[in-house]
Amino acid sequence: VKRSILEVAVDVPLPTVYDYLVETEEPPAPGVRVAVPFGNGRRCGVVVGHRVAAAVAGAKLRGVETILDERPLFDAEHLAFLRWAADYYHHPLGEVLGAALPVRLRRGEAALPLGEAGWRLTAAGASVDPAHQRRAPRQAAVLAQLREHLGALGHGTLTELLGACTPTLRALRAKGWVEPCRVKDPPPGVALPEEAGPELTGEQRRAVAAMMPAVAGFAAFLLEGVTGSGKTEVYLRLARAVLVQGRSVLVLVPEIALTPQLVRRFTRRLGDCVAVLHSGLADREREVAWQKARLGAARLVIGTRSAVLGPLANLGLVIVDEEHDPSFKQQDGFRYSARDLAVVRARRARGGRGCPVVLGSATPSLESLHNAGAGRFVHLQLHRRPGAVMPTLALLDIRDQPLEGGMSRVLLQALEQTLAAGDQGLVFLNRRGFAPVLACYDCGWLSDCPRCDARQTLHATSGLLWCHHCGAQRRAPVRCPQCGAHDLHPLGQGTQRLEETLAGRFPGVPLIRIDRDATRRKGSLERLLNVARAGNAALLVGTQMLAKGHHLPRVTLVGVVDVDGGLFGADFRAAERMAQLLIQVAGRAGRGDATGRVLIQTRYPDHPLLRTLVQGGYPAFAAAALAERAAAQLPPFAFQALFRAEATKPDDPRAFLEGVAALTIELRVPEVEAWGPVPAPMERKAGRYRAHLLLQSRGRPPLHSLLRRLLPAVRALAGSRRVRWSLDVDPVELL
DNA sequence: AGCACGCCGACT
DNA sequence: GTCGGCGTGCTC
Repeated sequence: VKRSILEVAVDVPLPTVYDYLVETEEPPAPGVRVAVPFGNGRRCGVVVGHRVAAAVAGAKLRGVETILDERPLFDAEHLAFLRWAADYYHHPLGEVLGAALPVRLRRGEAALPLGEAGWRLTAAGASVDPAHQRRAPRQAAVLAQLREHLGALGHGTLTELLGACTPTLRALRAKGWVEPCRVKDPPPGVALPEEAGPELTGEQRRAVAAMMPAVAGFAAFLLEGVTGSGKTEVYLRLARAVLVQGRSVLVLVPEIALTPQLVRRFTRRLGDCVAVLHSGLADREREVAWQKARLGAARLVIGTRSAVLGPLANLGLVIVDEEHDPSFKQQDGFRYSARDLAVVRARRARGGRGCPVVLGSATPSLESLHNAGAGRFVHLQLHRRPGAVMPTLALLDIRDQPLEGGMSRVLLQALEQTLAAGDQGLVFLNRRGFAPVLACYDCGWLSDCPRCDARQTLHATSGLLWCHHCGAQRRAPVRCPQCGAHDLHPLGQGTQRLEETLAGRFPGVPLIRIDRDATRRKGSLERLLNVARAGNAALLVGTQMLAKGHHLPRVTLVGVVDVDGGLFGADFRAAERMAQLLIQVAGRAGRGDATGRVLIQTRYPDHPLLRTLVQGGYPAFAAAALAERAAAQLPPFAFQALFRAEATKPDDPRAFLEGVAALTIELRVPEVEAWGPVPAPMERKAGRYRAHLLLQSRGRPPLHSLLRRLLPAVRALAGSRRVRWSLDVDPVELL
């Protein structure tokens, strides 16, 4: 028995790893979970290293309570990657490891036994001679079968061999001759289903050919492919090639719920080795998928952002689909970018030799385009939509136009013509509910949210006023709560109101609304989409849910009710997001044999970026937007880190961030500028006041070395206990 | 984060 | 006289 000192990362928001004593023959390896005394309680931590001497005085050093795993849950490469991530995002290692583990394992529960439920002979059972069991032939048969199969069999196999035998097994168990166990999964076969993919187009072939030679090491590809150009087929070919070599594949998608067909396509084409990892899974299912990925039983993991933190045996390829999607950024706790970490993970794969990473999108982020321009990513393009023409975009100037439910005469007529031709029309508005505000015309009262600096949205079907930021609800009043007048009016448009207007204008035309309210029940999105795909002349109304990934071949006209919100957002990325959304919605149109048209209503038809987008498409927009970013010295031409603070008392966040700003000035790093503190764009949200301090630098290294020195001082700052604060490295939403 | 300790207001 | 407010300190 040997005394060893372990470094343990505990899942608490503290930047330190803690030393513990353990007395065993062989100390638990890094990556093993241990239960440790922590403060007054007991916590689950992960061994991250061994030390020669403890960093604290002997009296303080406590002993490990239980070693929870026989083998490490994180191998050395995985652990080193997560350490890198903790370091880059300046986030406590314990919490990063916690984010990487399925909940049950994070809480210190025993890992689920893997493999099929089955039965094995006990020592007593093994010494029984079946020949002496003539009075119990069924029991003898079971014992004989188990003996023949090295003492253990899956329940399914036993049933197959001997028919139903549960009572027999129960009897044997009572005698202590057999016991339940887990039978190892059959070793993962390399057998993939026969290739049944379609013939590749010339562009697809060239893209695959460009990437194929890179599978031996790190290489990053930006695969820019318009909607419907067949990016998925390219992913499938690459994945297959990597799987055949015995390596595994990680596929990241924005939201699995919105892309069930992508998941199905991977499963159908690559078979049983596919595991799906997303938040909709039950804890146990999640843990099983996680363990299968770790052990190599699942060789292709398709998952949402947290999958990038998970285990992968012998990683050979990383794919990030719709890489521009903001949902790859975790917006609380450990605020990482799954897309950025995917690139890092690929670079560090296979003991540092690396593997390729493919970032795919019809509308790449400006960050990725800039990386491509700088030669860090290889830029590949798929221009053509097999068998279809790109939709045309046009602006509709609605200044001084009479509007009916927010829609101009031109848009309504275009919809009418589309329906008359037997086609479908899609009306897009990124605002659910009936109307964004209820107003009193008599005294000017507005449906303010009591807890946020925002209006409560009117939901007419439920008769509720509902804040979309904090979830606060109340019954919509009939009379003005302030002056009592019967003069309340819904102002502005939401998808519900749009639906009502269109129903009145086009009676008898089937109308489908797709937004979060209409698809709350599980499976209802798919059902609505199936109705949309099956029908003839019909109208679809929806929010951005409708913009993502669904094939709607009968839609030939898309109307965008209001694009202006995206032009002047508080966030400098507002225009980029608006353009991405517009192009994604446009991608719904004209996928059959008919050309699609997109009509975009605006009060700013001369807005330069909007004009560029409509005339030159996304590439032209991106070039112009990048030029603006360069001129303004904004990302990707600068690097940011954002301190956020919130508190119930209005002045606390600002006071705290003043302190942080003062500390940054003391550290005298000329390359880093500090902006603020400023009130957050919505200063009051859910009853808390919020403020920001933005740090910005031309290069990453000065920013990160500043943060490294700054953070201990920030944690020690007097006001840090009065506020909830966090650091967001590479923030994407400054909200 | 969670929990203890510690010093000042309105209550069984 | 106590119960309890949240400020401050610590967690190997």
